[in-house]
Amino acid sequence: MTSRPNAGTKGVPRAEREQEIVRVASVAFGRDGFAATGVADVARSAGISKALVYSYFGSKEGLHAACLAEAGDLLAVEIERVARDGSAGVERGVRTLAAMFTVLDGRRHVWRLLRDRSAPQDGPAAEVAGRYAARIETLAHEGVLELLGDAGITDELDVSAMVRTWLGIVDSLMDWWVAHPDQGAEEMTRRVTRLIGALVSDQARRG
Amino acid sequence: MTSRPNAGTKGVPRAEREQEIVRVASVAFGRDGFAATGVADVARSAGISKALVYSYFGSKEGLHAACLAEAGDLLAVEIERVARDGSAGVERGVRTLAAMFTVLDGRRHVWRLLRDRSAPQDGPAAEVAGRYAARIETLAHEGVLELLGDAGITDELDVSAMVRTWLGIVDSLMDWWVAHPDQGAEEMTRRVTRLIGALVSDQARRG
DNA sequence: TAGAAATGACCGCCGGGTAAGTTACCTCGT
DNA sequence: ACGAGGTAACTTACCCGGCGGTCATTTCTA
Repeated sequence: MTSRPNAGTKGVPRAEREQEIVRVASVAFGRDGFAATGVADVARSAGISKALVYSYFGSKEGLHAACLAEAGDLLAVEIERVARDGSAGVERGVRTLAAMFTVLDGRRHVWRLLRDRSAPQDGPAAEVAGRYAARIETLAHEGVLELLGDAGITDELDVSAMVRTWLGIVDSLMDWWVAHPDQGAEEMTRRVTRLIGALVSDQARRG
Repeated sequence: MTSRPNAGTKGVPRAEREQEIVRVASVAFGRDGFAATGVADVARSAGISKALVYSYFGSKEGLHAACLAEAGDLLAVEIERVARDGSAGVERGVRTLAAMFTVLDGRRHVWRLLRDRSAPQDGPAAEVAGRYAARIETLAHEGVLELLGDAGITDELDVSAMVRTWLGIVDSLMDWWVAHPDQGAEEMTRRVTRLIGALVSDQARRG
């Protein structure tokens, strides 16, 4: 190492440290929400000083934005992949969930980041969050549109309510998954399939 | 009026004022969450001073508990009524939603109170919240148990995940409803029925 | 030793909570 | 009938702790 720009570190390169901070912060933001998460706590959990966090990310919102960007990329890329595989209706929903379970295994809290109600509604971080949330919501919208269209429903309020409900279902399953760390990704997918089957059979029986 | 105990008021009896404060606070807590809601804001919205709120409710948590008690009663009573009417499975779910739409029309934010993630997890208010949440969750559990049991599923993790999902669905629909004030209660019930029908027909078509 | 990296100590603000003061109403003695 | 005094309701002005954010100083590497 002759002329590295990040001289002065205690052996840990800056990029790694940033990653570590983002990892720790994502857990905290995801678990407690933006408002209830303190920068000092994040710093302590990451084993560094609060001032260093500010030196890296500029502000709490900056840190939040970094977490969102990582989370958003992770999810959007994966969901877009599923969107391209030609499945539709409920099947597409299950596949999307399966993909999410797989990609989020080991970082289950991440989903919550993009749907945090305590996060500020404006500012640069909100813009980042909004971009990713919109991207994901667009895909949900697309899937719901197809599902409902095939059932003869085109009312856009119906579509909008169903999109919201779908996102809520994903929320719930993620929450449950976070609360049950021993459950693996494939296990979750099978569970979801099973539960949907029960719903349908109930309707078929009692219709 | 000869010997009223609440002498000295400016014409408005205390009970009414408390009700008004709880009403205003419920809106704020429901919309912004416990953490993001300031007592001063609530007081201003209610047209009184912050100190009076403390004189009535003792603390922010006390105020919160009062809101929770009202909301919890309202909902638990109604959901228990539906639980006794003999319906089961998806049908029971829809009837529960219909009852909720009806009873919450005009106070739609109330549902969120009992499921506020930013509320403190311990303390007296949390106990009140926990009691009502447990009561409602018990009913959800009961309904899900029946639904899944009829479909041959008895695994308690499946049940637990389904309960969570059901509550999440209710959450989402309430959120959507709050965002669409022009939609009436019966309209919502029809919408939900329609959407479930679409789900089932999709499964029937694609299997 | 130069200079970047990292920190501990600090500031200002905001929000929960309190105490002292003010207003309104009731009571009772004259 | 009426006003002085007492009491409860209510408000204003303040305290205090915690958190976002900053900076002078120290520590470490090249």
